[in-house]
Amino acid sequence: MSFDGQLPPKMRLLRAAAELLAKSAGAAVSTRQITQLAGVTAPTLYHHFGDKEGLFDAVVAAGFEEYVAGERDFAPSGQPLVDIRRMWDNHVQFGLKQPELYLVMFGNIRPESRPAIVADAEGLLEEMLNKAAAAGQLSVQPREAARSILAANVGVTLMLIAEPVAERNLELSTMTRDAMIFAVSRDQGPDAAAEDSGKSSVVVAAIALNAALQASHSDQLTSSELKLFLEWLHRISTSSTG
Amino acid sequence: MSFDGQLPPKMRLLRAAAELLAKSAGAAVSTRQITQLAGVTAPTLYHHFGDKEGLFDAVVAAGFEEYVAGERDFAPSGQPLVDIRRMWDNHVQFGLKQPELYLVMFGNIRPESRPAIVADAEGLLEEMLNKAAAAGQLSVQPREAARSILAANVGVTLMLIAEPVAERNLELSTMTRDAMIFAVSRDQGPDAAAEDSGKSSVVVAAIALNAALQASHSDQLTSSELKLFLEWLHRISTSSTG
DNA sequence: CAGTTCATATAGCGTTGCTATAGGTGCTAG
DNA sequence: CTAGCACCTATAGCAACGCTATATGAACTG
Repeated sequence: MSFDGQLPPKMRLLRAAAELLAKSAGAAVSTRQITQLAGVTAPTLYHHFGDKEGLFDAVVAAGFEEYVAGERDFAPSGQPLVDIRRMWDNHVQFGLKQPELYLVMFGNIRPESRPAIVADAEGLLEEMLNKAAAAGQLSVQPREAARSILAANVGVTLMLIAEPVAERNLELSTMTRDAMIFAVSRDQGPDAAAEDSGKSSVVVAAIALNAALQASHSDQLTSSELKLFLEWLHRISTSSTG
Repeated sequence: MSFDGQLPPKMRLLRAAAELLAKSAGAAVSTRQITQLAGVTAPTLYHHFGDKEGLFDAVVAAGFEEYVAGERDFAPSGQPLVDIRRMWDNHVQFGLKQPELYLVMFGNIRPESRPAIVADAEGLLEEMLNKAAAAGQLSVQPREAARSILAANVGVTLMLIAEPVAERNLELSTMTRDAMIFAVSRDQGPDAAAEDSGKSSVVVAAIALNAALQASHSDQLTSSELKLFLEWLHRISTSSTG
């Protein structure tokens, strides 16, 4: 049960911290617990890791390796947006599988100082979104898309972790995921045959707005503004996407 | 600077805790700091609030009153989806205005035990979404929609809080917001829009068009034209006057 | 005026993260 | 073989933490 054996103290500390972190149901993990399980004393911990946060960062780094490995294993499908979907699901699964570790990684929010791990995860997403953009499948900047998707992804995962296991409904994840990917993509989402509806959604919405505006005159725009607005609306409505 | 004067100790403790919480830049706030600022000793705190978390819960309850007040002030526009938009924006603004309090309210995630405040906020959203559903504007269950929107809303707010103030870009919020609202709302063709009141159809169609434009890049307008177009679209979408 | 209840203070417990200091270990140099 | 050195670990303890057993004062009640 303990790591007293063959490994060097640094490794023992890492494993003890990881184990205690994984088994503590949200409760705080003390340095004394860690050092006792590792079979070392306090100064050893501070010699190798500086402070408690340093040790946790090291644990997180190891956890992040696993996270990244999971993200990259799914990568080469050739369809970036499909890969984004898988990265989202892998993110959620990672969080539900190791909630304590996930909370240390993504839940440790403080004002004006975001965990470096967030930037890394954002980079992974952006990397994949760059491929989507190169394939002409993106309607917004890859960086903005990555930030938006990651924010929603973290929010959903945190919400799922906070719920009792019995009540966890992954539909929350799939629904939010598809909404975000759809919002970011030029095409109509994960399924094929999207060119047609992707175009028509804009056109239909523009036509609808045009009709609605004429049915009830809005006082939010001046008459000159409205004239130009309707002209643009018409231009959009009669566009043929190419 | 301190609350030594006329107020009863319970109030002094609440205000001291709120003040320290607001001014501590992410650092932990100790009971000794609070009791010293309030001009009382430790047992007084525990007599009135049980423990530290109890005191913080009381502070949060007061903060939640403010939050709810902000949410409800925007309520009676008559257009549920517009109200949802405003609830989202109010949520983000609340988080950015009082990040420490927000983190105590929404950032204190633990596995299998979510803050009661989340359920309350979810209830507020669901209440409004029920009206949207009654008006035939929803394509998913109000409860699922509320969960999904709130998860994304919290995720975005946490992400914005974690960023340096100078780098905070609210477009992350508006983009994610519109994506989520569009995802839960029913397709707004001319028929569905025409059945509603005139103002409603304008707003709904504008929201749909806005989301559709985000999702499907249109090259019919120049970037400067598009910028102004979206600005007007936004103005129409957020109109509340009847 | 005695009894009860509520509210606050004195003093201190056990635990926390962390460290000043010292001792042990394995290496290379002479 | 030993002297010196760098690395690693242990002993012991500090200041701060959340919290509480106990006691004292104040205010109301009979």
